[in-house]
Amino acid sequence: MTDQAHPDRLAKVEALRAQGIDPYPARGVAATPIGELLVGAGTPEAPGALVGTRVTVAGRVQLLRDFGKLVFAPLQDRTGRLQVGLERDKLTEWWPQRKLLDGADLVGVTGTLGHTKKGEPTVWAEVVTLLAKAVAPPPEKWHGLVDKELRYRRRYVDLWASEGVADVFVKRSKTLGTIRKYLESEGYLEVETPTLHPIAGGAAARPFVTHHNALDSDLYLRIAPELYLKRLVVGGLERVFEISRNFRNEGLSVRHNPEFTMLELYEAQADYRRMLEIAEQIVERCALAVNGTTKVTFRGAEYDLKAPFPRVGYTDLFREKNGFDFDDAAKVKRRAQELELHVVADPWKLMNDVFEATCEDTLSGPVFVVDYPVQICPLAKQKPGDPRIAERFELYVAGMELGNAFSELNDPAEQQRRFEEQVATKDPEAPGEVDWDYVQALEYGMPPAGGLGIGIDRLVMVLTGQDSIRDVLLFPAMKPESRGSRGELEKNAAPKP
RNA sequence: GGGCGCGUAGCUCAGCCGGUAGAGCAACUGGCUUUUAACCAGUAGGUCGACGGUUCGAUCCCGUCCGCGCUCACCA
Repeated sequence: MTDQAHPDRLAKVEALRAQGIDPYPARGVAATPIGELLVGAGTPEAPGALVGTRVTVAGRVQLLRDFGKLVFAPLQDRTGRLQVGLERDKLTEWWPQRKLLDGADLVGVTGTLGHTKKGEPTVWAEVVTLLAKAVAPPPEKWHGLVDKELRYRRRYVDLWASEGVADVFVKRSKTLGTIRKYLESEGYLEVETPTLHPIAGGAAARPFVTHHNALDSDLYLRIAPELYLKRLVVGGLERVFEISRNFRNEGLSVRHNPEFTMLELYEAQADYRRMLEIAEQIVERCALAVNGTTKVTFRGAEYDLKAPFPRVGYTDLFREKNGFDFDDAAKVKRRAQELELHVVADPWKLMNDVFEATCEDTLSGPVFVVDYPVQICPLAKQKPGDPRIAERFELYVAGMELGNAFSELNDPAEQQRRFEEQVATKDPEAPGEVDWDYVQALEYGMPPAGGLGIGIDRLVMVLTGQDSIRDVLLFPAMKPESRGSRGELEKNAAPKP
């Protein structure tokens, strides 16, 4: 046991066993969800259909309000909270066990649904079944878990002890469901591609490295599913999407977690103009599904996610904010020095750094930044009539990048050339070698296609008004607990006295 | 990685100028059949994140380390 197990509660486990009661029975009870019981209870003035009937409720004991011969105990399940009334006179057989019941225990209660004198819906208990004894005490009943470290480390407590936490994850699930439903209605196929990649491609990021023993080869956890999904477009699947966990071995912040969820989709015969429409549809539909409105409040500001979103040209915005054109390398360098940016060797990366420093914060959004310099888009197709520009856009809300899309490059020779350029930079964020298999896939012919990626965690942040990505991840990345740290798990290896 | 801040009872938090610690909730004992954070009386619970230093004496001052938060950097 850990040091969370409380001696009083452990003693109660023994007392229950001594009475022949299993504190951890093998079977649960068939219970009606509390949400349905609350509807069925109605109010004292307008009683619902279930009032006076025998019902079973199962949940976690939130509180015990003990009046001696009467105990009120609100139970909570995934659908809500409903109190049970435990009366000595109706529970003569069970009553001696009353002192063995604690807050946070899981119980099933069968009884008659009704109301108290004050009008509170209540199940008046006839049978009480302990479903699982909590030997670790619950957090303080009014504040819940406040300490962020404890909240993230013990999400299994945070979810039921802190107000509104579970709701964020219900909304996250609705977001994913809405996306799946919409894309399926558009004829998309949901697919699963490898997580272990021999080459870390499809994005620029430092990868996690692992090793496969039987194949004796190093593998990378995927930084993006992009190149596999486009292979499927070559394979004729034409409209595919994947909701993919990606891994990037980089810093943590309120917008970054080393593993994060990305929606990527690819559509044959489409280009980035169609992707604009899909991105708008996804964001708007998810907002409506989750909140019933397109208006959201995020980081203290209001946003309306109603389609269509405005478009602004990357190069236009660059010129507006900096007073010169993006491809004037000398001025870019001077500007970077003015801004006290770290002046990197790659002039195009430097240009984009200047863009991010001067433009990104101004993109309150929702807004699409469209038409990027081709040099920072190694997988995107050039714009017809302007070879300096790639058909690419990014979607911004609150200065935060939510999505990224382009008309996919499908010329194998051009793709090979750009891969070789990337590899030559020796950048730790660039792939270490040319993905020849992907070049070969393009040699078989990929139809013109548009592709779109949307950061699901960030989308959920905006939809639920959470400032930090950690609050939309059930188990955000944390350092493992270790000796001397505060949340130490003291393993009780020695036999008990 | 840098800066700032935090770590005290199971939880939420006090603790002044250095003199080995308090409250509320939870727990335990007793009372109470209508509460909504029930109430009343009593009891128990602490290596003050870890290790070192200064000091007659350290929760408090100093150093190192661990963990967390915010922030900057990094992050197509």
